[in-house]
Amino acid sequence: MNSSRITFTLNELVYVLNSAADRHLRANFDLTYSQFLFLVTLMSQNKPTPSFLAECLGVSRAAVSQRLPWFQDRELVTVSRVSGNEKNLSLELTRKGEALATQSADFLEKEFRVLFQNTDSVDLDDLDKTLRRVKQLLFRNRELRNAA
Amino acid sequence: MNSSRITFTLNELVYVLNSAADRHLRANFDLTYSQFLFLVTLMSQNKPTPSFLAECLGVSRAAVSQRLPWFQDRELVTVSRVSGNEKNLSLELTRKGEALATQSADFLEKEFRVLFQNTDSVDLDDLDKTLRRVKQLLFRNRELRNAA
DNA sequence: CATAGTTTGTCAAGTAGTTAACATCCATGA
DNA sequence: TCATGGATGTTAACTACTTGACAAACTATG
Repeated sequence: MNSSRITFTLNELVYVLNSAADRHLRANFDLTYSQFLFLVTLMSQNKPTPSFLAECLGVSRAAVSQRLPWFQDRELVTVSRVSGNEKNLSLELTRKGEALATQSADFLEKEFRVLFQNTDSVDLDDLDKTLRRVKQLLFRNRELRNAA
Repeated sequence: MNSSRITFTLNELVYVLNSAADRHLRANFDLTYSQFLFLVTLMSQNKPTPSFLAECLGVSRAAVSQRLPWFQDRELVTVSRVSGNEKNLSLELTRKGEALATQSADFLEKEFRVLFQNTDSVDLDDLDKTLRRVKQLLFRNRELRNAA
């Protein structure tokens, strides 16, 4: 078969899903999808440095540095120095930020459950497993390991 | 299961694949992945208007309009008016543009075949079919139909 | 201890997209 | 026929990223 066809299919599917997530988040939480990812990723870590968060998000340190003021202005994230360490910053969700991250994640989860409820003919657990398998297999490849 | 997990898996897989494609294209053809998509999409249509090409690429008309000079400067694409139609422009690959699109697509196809050659334990045809099925099913949903 | 190297965070400049506004061209129907 | 409405292509201003350069702060080694 045409082996690049599957990459197009994947891209299309991801586009549809991310667009849906973005619309839900904008409509209900005044949040873009990428702002949502920022908050959720930050929540999943324990007071990360900007540098580490950048790595988790797959963007540059500069990108995180530039976006921080937006979250600080809205009192969603606090930036602090750890005493005895003049070099690294420490990022943390505020109570408000944590509430927003949790609520929006729960909401999205519920929406996707509805979205997927009619896909009876497809075993989604199975599909997830297969996709992870493919990712793992591709990852064995030295070229790809360097990318991520 | 956590139904949003699959969306993360999909995003990660797409990121890995697109990064690999981008690196191959830059290294071998001085082309970014999105420039490649521009050329390949243009090639797959018969002298489309910028507006139609934008729709195919899933970007705005403004984006296509802004990028056209880059391709014209490199003599990869010609922009012309159809006589008797003062409104629409007509886009076409030059001979050089067509050669580049064809060669880079063939190259990428070959590389992905190598990449996928060790995924014996996964039936990629089957996976592609399943992904298309999921996309179809989600598409039934009125909300998503409006997005794409 | 000094110093050479590494990591971090930020800034500046560049790229690729967006939306909104606009002029222009074409089609359509009163 | 002509006025109006819709689609097209361009521009301007904005957003979110990139890379490269940099200073400051740590780390490790002679």
